[in-house]
Amino acid sequence: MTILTRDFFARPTLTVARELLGCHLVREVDGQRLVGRIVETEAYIGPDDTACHASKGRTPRTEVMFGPAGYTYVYVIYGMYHMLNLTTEQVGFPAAVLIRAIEPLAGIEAMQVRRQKTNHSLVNAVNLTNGPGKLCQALGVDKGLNKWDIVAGQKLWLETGNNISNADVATGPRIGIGYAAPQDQMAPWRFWARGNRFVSK
DNA sequence: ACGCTGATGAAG
DNA sequence: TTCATCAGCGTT
Repeated sequence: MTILTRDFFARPTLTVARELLGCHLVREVDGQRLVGRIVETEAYIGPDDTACHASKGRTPRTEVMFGPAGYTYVYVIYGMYHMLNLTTEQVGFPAAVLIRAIEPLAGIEAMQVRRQKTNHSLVNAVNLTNGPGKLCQALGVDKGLNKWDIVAGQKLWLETGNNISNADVATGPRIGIGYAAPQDQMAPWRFWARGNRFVSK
């Protein structure tokens, strides 16, 4: 396995979102290694994409998206859940890929413990990481990991996995962006592994 | 179908 | 300083 470099992320966001499918998301925490295969992503692309937080301008929250590619953008939604995004493109062009679902590969019991802390009951493997908030719970990703350099190979990084062929990649509109302009709601900027049971509901 | 929950940023 | 808004989840 090879760690993905900054060059990988410093490309058009749709390309990065597509090619992240099949890659391994690796989290090292409390001496354990948690690994999941990315099966669902969404692209948020620049100042003209009204679904992208950065379209409102540069704020303390969105600042990291304006910087170099290969950093995390982690924020809280609905007061309780964290979202993990990876910055893309060039400095000054704000964009990122949201990781929406992963297929757990290693450290599943540790993921279950972390999910159980908030969920209060045992979570089966399918429901462990099949959503952007769920996977952050399972991997212990919170705002402490915001603006984290993901190409340094510490705490959180990405590795090449088994590529997913074009025939097995599906695309469609992004989830939960009803506030965005109609054309942005319609844009097919969500990518997922067709038929994979770990894709979000 | 609904309630939970608090960070965020814009308005005042 | 209030206020509306929200890239979701879990239970009903």
